[in-house]
Amino acid sequence: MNRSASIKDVANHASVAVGTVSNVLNYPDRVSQRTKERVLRAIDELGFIRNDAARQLRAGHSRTIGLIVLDVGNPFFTSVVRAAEDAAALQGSAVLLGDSGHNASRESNYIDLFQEQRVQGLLISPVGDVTERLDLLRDRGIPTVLVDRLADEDKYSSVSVDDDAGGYLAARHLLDTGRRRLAFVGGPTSIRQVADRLQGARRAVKEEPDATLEVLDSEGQTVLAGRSVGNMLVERGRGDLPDGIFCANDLLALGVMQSLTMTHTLKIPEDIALIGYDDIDFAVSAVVPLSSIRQPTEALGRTAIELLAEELESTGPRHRAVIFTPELVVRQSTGPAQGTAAG
Amino acid sequence: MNRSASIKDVANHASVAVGTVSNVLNYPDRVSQRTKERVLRAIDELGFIRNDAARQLRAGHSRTIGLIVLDVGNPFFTSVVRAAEDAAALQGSAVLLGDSGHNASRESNYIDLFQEQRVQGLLISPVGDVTERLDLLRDRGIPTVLVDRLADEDKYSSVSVDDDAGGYLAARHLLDTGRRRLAFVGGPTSIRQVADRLQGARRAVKEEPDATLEVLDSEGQTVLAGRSVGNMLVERGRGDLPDGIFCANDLLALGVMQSLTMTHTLKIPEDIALIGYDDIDFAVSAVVPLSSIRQPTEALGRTAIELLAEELESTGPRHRAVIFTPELVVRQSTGPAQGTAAG
DNA sequence: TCGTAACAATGAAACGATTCAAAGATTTGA
DNA sequence: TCAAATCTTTGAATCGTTTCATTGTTACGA
Repeated sequence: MNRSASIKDVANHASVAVGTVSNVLNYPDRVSQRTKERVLRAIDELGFIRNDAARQLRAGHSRTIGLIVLDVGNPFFTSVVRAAEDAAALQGSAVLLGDSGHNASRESNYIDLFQEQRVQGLLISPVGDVTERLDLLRDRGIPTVLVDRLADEDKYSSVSVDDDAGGYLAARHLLDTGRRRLAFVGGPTSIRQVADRLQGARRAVKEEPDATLEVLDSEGQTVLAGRSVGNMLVERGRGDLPDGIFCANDLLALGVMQSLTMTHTLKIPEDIALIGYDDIDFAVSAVVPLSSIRQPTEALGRTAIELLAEELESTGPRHRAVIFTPELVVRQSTGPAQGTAAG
Repeated sequence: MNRSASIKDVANHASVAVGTVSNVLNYPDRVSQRTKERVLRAIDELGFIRNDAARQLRAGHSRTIGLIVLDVGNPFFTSVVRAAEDAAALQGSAVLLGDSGHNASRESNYIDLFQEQRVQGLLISPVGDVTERLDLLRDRGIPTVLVDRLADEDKYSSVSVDDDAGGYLAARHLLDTGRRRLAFVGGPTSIRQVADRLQGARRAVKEEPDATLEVLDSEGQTVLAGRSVGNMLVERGRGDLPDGIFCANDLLALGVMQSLTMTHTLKIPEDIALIGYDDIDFAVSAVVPLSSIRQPTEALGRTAIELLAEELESTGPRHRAVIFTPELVVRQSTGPAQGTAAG
């Protein structure tokens, strides 16, 4: 049993024409019950497996969708991937996953690969500037949906999350629980996500006349960076401290939390409330469970597939940009304040 | 430019035969310099992209390798995937990644998909019992290499890590730094990894006549599970505590660390040393940087691809099981002890 | 100048599915 | 019972490559 059975073998074994076998596979309604059973039995007996290459060659397109993410290790993307796979499966497609690892050349290799494979379409959260390549793809009939990046609706469809709204949500929550002296901790504001979240926070703070927002720059977005910001705060002494801290992501927040709790004098949330962003797994299991902003990753993945399906149907020049609003997750780290005056 | 250019279009455009274009692509040495240039220019001008389906159909096999992991979100697998992709790229293949998410039916779907795609071979860290399917695959000429699972060399090739050795390494390190009252924290010992690590630790402890090993069962392998074991320890009171704790993974260790540090009386590593397993990113940035056992994930990924290549060449009935030894990573959490008597 | 070897280029056949016009079988209604 | 309508089945053509036997070209020594 060296080479696997072809549709022709099945046809012979069931004593029907190859076209009939194909019909059983693709248009079962066109085939009589009796014949169908014979063919199915033959398929089973020979262990026939459809050769996707041949099908694709004839049909002109595949049943697979390419998905290129920045980092599969990032829970955000992992979750998007899961949702996309499930949504694709529902419509009978499979997802080919590529991990660019923030590396433009890996990204480019995947685009090549997917193009050779003639995927139905491409979902991508781009690293480099790939707009030219994506334009070429579209001309060749391979539509693209940008993921986690807002795109001009004249050019592409996209799904993204409103970071400004997320920032607003976080700051508003701190304000609503009575905090007035807020601080924002975030990496270089050249990162769009960071800038947007800060902007949203500013918007919220402006709504309360007696509230202030201090911006603490961090070196990167890691636990260590958070810890050094935290240490800096601790050294300031009690009088000069914020009573609510919003970190641009959960790693930073966990770092800040480590510094503050190690003092054994400052208490979270009584003295300082703390909220992060992303709602990573570790947020729940922090020493003080961390409040956070959760991004609707499942919706992102599902919607990306839906937009791609739309692109495949209508070939209009107009596309859709779907923007999701993130969600507040309240945990212990932003519990009620101790003695601060409420607004 | 609706349908993309075929090799025939290229041949016309360059005024050569289709076979020549194919040779330029696959056997450049067989073609004269002049012709090659003409063809390459034509390819460029038409934006020709090889149709992989057609190539595959004719060649009988693809240039892709299927890789199914238990959980792409797990840093262990992420790293294995990276290494496998890089190794595959070196030999001109691409990796199609599937994430089973510990779900047997997803796993099965991926096997179907990869089989329809006629992948060259399959790397898999299996969820369910897939041996029958894998046997079928092999009969059809698709070899399999098991990843992170030891397999009978008469049946499959495999790459795995010696968990017993890892357990030994961790316990030996605690002993070498002067600890004698050891504890092992680990989930249900029905999980092979947990059992093996415990076994290795036992081996090390037997080497020191005055050393003891206590086994503390945890409910699962999470931070929370670790914390509840830690709390239990804290309640015991100082006299009755171990002086070195080995956790079956880093999450557990981080949980234990949280409990111990929250007491503000027990100090790590002076009172109790703590070592985990896996060396996840968070290990470095824990309050007390966590010592751990690092698995050679890059080697796993690379070797899996190499074994697959071997399988593709020789069709002998014998396979290879490569077992790697993990590596000790020493950080602050197992620094020198305070007053415990050394052996 | 010729014969031969080495090298280049050719183009038809094949891979395994889908498609579709045409042929064959069956049902329906009168 | 027959013609028309409907339902099944057939099998050749097709997709875009690779393969390989064949033909064409060039270089070289005798």
